[in-house]
Amino acid sequence: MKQYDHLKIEGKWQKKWEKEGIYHAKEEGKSKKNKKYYSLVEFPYPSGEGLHVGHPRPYIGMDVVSRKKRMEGYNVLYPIGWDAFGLPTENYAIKTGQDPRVVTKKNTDNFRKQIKSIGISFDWSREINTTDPKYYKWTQWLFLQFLKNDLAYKAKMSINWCPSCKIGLANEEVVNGGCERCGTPVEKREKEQWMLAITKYADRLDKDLDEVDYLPQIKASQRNWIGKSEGAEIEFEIFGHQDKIKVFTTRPDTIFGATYLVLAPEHTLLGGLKDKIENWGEVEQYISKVKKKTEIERTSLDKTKTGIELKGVHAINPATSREIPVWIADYVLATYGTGSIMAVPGHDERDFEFATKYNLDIKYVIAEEAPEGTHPPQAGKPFVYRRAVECYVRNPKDGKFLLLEWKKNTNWKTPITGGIEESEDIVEASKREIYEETGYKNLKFIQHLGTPMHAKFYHPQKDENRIADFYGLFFELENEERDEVSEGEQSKHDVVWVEKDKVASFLTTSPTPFYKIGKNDLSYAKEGILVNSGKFNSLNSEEAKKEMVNFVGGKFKTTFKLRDWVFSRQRYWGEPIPVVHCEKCGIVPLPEKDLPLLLPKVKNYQPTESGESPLALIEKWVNTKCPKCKGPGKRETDTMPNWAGSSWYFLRYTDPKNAKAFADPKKIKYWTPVDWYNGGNEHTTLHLLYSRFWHKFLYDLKLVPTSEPYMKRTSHGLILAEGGEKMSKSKGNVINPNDIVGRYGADSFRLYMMFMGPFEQAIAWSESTIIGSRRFLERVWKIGQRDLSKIKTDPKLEKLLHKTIKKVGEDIENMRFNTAVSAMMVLVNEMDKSEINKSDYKKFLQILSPFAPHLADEMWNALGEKKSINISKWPEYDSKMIKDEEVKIAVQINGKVRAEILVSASDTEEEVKKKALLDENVKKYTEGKEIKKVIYIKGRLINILL
RNA sequence: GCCCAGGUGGCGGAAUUGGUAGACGCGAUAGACUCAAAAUCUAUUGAUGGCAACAUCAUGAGAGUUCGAUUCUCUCCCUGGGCACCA
Repeated sequence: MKQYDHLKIEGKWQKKWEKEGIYHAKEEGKSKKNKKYYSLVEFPYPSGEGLHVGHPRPYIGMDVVSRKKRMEGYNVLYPIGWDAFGLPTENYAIKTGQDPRVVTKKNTDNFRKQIKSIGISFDWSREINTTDPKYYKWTQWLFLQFLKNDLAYKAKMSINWCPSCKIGLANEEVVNGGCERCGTPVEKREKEQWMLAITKYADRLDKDLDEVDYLPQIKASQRNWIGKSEGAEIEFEIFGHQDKIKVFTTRPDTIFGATYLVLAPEHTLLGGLKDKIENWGEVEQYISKVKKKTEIERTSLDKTKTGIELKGVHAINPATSREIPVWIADYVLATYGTGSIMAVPGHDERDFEFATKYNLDIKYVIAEEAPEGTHPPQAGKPFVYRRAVECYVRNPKDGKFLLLEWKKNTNWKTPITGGIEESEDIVEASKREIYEETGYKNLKFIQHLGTPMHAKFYHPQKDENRIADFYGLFFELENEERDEVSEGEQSKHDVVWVEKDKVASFLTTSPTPFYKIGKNDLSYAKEGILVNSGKFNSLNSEEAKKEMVNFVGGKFKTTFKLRDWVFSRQRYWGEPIPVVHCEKCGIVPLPEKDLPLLLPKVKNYQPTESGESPLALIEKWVNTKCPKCKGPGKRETDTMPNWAGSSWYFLRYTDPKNAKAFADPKKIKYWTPVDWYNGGNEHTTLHLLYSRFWHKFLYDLKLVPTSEPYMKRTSHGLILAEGGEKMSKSKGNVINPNDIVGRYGADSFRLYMMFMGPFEQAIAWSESTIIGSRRFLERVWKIGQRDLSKIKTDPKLEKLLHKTIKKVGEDIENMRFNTAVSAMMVLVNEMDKSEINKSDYKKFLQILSPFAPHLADEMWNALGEKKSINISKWPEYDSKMIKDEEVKIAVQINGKVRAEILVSASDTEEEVKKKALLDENVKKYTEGKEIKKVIYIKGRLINILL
């Protein structure tokens, strides 16, 4: 073949690979010698639209990894299947009246054909489908294990109801108060729902993240979703009543500032307090108003807090022993913590907003410790005056207080005049403090800065400079001349910081308030030093938290944002929940021998108006016998969410045809945990969390050998349309990979997908750029047509080859596919110009083969190899070849590159120095000047300072 | 508002224990080949000044540390993603 013709090559090899089954993972017994490697990609939802160019990105990425691992002698499992239950198929069925089974079959056939044309080395012999009864039998079986272990329960829940999709949604599926799919505002409905108690695993799901190798942002989003927060529960007595109000807080250190309590409108205590509440009528009205609010109203951006005081009810702050009012308000959630809070408006933004609106007490109990980085107030707006502590600076030479350098905002030039006048007693009090501290009498008040001061301090112990923005009171010594510091200039004086313990004593003994509040002012929510808190004054927040909880008799407690998982869907196209409701026996699980409980055929897939699944309409199916007492029973008509099948699918791949168990324990033990799992960013919270939860549960039942399912998790970026928008059918900008494969070839497509940019990053598709990958492959082809038998490889090229082998290998492991491709391009450009022999060329083909397997196998074959390149041994590089004997180094004069010289790698610093100084260009600069210092970085550069 | 990621030529992007910024690819310009076009090959391609050698400037903005900063520190701006009354 003279010309590179992808159409002739690619189909041929794909057929051959499939026929020989070279990508089939070996049975565990037959490959004991080889280490296993389990690489996994998220199995796709086979939509009717077919594949778009975004789908194959992760498949190709992990394909490159899997192919390399195979060549390195690993027994590789790289499987694929279909996550085929779900709404789009069901909606399509409703619209067209077609059986979802038929639609699914058609879609998966199409997907399979499309994926195969890209030459991914999936083990197709292990293909699974979540809608296959042989598969969902085990999804149902797993559900029954949850039920047996009391982790599945039915509860009356206020659920999120989408009136348009007519489906209950999990909290996770509500986006900004609307339905994740259609955006319709979600309503609340009371409904019996199946729940899975994922919260029982919350702590372990958080903690065990330490054990796994996930990308940092993936760990962060898992932790964020679990929402672990450590704090305390504290009880507040109600004056003249036996009940107590228990609150959860993460800031027990602020309790002296708790000026009122708030209960959620749904709080259970309200009934018991009814007699004491003087304005019960109003309160009742308020509660019913809140209940009517839709989710979207409650979470909308311009939410204003509303509430009502429980007149006649007073709680007692256990720290101050003072009576404080009790309110109910919609900004407190019944479902988090204890459903009630202590409000500290001085140090919590939400409480502050509420207190301001209803004119409640605001008390400040935390002083800001370090005003570094404080934002400047905006011109014309009221602001907080904070007494800064760094302003007391002292010249260590003579012990005098001075302000030595300053900046206004970021320009080094504020005149110190023109500050805001401070009231006289504050100034006097501060003067007195400094006097007591230092014995220094003749202080003159300069100003209290309204704009922040940007000053530079030197810390003699730490020997470092530090820049700080701050507000503060400033003094200088009378009759002392101040340095005039112009822009950019450094002061002559040294400055020390005030030690921390002195700061604290100053703060606590000062007779003046620490904050002056303008009318639209702020709360301070960060940690700091306690003030106005009795004997706890001058402690820092961290210490105070511990002591305060003991002081008020509270209990340390950890809470989570995570809620139990709503596991019911009132839909048709999902796994039926295998239980029977019996009037005598209650909820009875179906015996194992009756699994799978088949999804019956129906005429109409439309959910019912009452919100029941369409299954509820099939009386013949619903009415059954109770498996326990054989009396009449009714089947559960809810189905499972589509997260169910995907929570354990990777286990089924290890033994996909097993009819006796979800998988043979021996096979699970051999293959799991998954070594590397790559998927989309959109699944790094929910799917990942759910499947980790299932796995931990199975681990506790001793059904799987590890507590974590995936050792390593990465994610790939989205492929966007050419304009940078998301690809979608409605915008008509979807690109079908098969068009590209037809025109440029699967290998060019694969190479381009890997080359176009960093794998984790979203990137816009660009058709014009793919030509570069095609040209590269044509060049590879052309070089292969030379007579390679006689020629010796140029030494320079040989070195480059070994460097490239090293780099490509490392880049693949680190998912830097783009730079791996670029390194191979550099190599081929060099090959074009020089001579290469057959064996070196074959090595290059081998490192190219994970990226362009068809072309590599074709040329490998043409060079006389009988077996596929994909099962050949990954080439090793010669570490001797990688070291350069001669290196080019840069010569810098005063930090600027002025020349380049060639030196031998063995040259000493002295020799290099000599060579550098002899260089003509260098001479030009050094002539007649004194050399102060020479800095030499081996193999990189030499810097000559004049 | 909070958390995470990012900001480098006309474009996608390289460059991390701080050490020659712009690898590789696309596009563009000129030339070779051709009756012509495509393809291919060769050269140039960050900006400004200069006939040139070369010089100066340049990695979102400003500052700091350093002989030397895309890389480290601080402040600010912008973009993308996630969370959002979670006490």
